[in-house]
Amino acid sequence: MARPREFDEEAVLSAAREAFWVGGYEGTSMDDLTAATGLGKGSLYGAFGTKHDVFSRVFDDYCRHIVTIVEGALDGPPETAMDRLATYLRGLARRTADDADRRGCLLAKGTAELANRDPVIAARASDTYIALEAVLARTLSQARRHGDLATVATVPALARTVLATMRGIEALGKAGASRQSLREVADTTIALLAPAQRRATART
Amino acid sequence: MARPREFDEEAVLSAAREAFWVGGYEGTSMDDLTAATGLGKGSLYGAFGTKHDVFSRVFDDYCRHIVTIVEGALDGPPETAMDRLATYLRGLARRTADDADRRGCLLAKGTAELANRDPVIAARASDTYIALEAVLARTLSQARRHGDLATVATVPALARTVLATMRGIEALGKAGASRQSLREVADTTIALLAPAQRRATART
DNA sequence: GTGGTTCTGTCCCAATCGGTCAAGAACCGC
DNA sequence: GCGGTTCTTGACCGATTGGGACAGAACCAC
Repeated sequence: MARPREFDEEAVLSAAREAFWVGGYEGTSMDDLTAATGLGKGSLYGAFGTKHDVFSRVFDDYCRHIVTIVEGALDGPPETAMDRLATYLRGLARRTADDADRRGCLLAKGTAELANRDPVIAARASDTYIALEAVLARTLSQARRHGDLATVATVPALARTVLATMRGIEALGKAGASRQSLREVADTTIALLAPAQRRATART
Repeated sequence: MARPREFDEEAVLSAAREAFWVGGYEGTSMDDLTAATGLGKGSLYGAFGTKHDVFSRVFDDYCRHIVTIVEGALDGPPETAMDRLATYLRGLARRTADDADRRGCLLAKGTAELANRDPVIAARASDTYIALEAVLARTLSQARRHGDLATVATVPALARTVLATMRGIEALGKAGASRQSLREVADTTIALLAPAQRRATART
C-alpha cells in the first residue's frame, strides 16, 4: 500500500561500487554517488543511509563475492588441486595486469584507506582474509595428500604465504607491473610450491 | 637579504607525512596539514605549493627512503645473503604486525588510493618497486652463486616473487594479521627459497 | 637606517562537503 | 476514489574544502 521503489537495488549498489572503486572512500562524494546511481539524495539516504553505510554495504558485498569466486575457482577433486591453484594464480595475474583503469581490488583499496581508522572495515577485511586463507588451505591440503605440495611448511603456513603473494600481485599490478612480470610471479610461486623430490628430479 | 624561514623543512615534511599516513590523501585537509606542521597556510603554500605538491614531495621522499633502508638491510657479502634476506623478512613481519596504529606502508597506501588516477604517483610507485626488485635480485644473485637459492626459477623472477610476498605481508598486516601469522609467512617464504637438494635432505 | 625581498599569520573566497527536509507523486487495500 | 504509507525530487543547511590575497614582520646588503 506504499509507493514502490523505482530503482533496482543491485544496480544502484553496483554503480556505487564502481564509484568507490575509482575514487576511494574519501575521494567519492555523495554527489558522485547520486550521479553514478541516478538516484536523488533523498532516495539514497532513505534506502542506504549515510555515505559510510553505503560504503560498508558495498564493501561487505564485495568481500562476500570474492570469497565465493575463489571458492569456485579452487574447489574440486584432489588430483587437480595444484592445477586449479596454478590456473587461478595465472588468471589473477592476467586479470590484474589487464585491468585497464588499474582499479585493482576494492578489498585492498578499502583496507589500505580505512582499516587503520575504521574498525568495521578492518574487521570485515580480516574476516575475508581468514576465509580466503581457509579456501586456499583446503586446496593445498588436497594437494599435499596427493603428493603435489612441498613439505617444508605446514598447509596453513603455505596457504597464508600464497595469500600474501596474491595480495602482492594485486599491489604490484596497481603500480603498473606488466602482464608478463605478474605472470612470472604466479609461475614462480607454483614452482616453489612443488615438492622437493620433484624439483630435485626436474633439475637432473 | 630576505626574511629567513622560521621552520625546519624536514620537520615540516615529516609532520605532513605523518598526517597523510594516517588520513590518506583525500582524507587529509590543508587544515590538517597546517595543524600538524604548525605552519600557517601562507607558509605552507609558499614553501611547498598545493596539497598535491606536498603529497608528491612526501611520497617521493618516502619512496627514496625505503629503497635505501632495504639496501642497507640486504647489501653485504655473498655468504650471508640468504641470512640477511631472512632477517629482513622476519623484521618486516614483526614491524608490520607491531605497528600499533596499523598505518602500514605509505607507498602501499598512496599507491592504492591514487595510482589509478594520478600518473605522477603511479610512476613514482612503479620506479620504487623496480628499484626494490633490483636490490632483492642482487641479494638473491649472491645467494644463488653461493648455492643457497632454489633453482626452479630465475633470479629476477624470484626477486619479483619475494617482493610480491613483502607487499602481501604489508597488506595482510593492515587487515590485522597477528605477529605470529606474519612471521609464518616470512619463515615459509625463506623455506621455499631453499635449494631443492637441501630441502630433500632435510626431509630424510 | 633604509630598501628590497621573503616569510608569516589571518582573513576571505567560491565551491563543495555530508546530510536534512518538506512537498508532492505513486502505489494498494479498501 | 480515498486513506495511509512509502518513495522521489530538489532546494537547502551549516560546515568545511582547497586555494589565494594581503598586510605586516623579519632579515641582510648597502
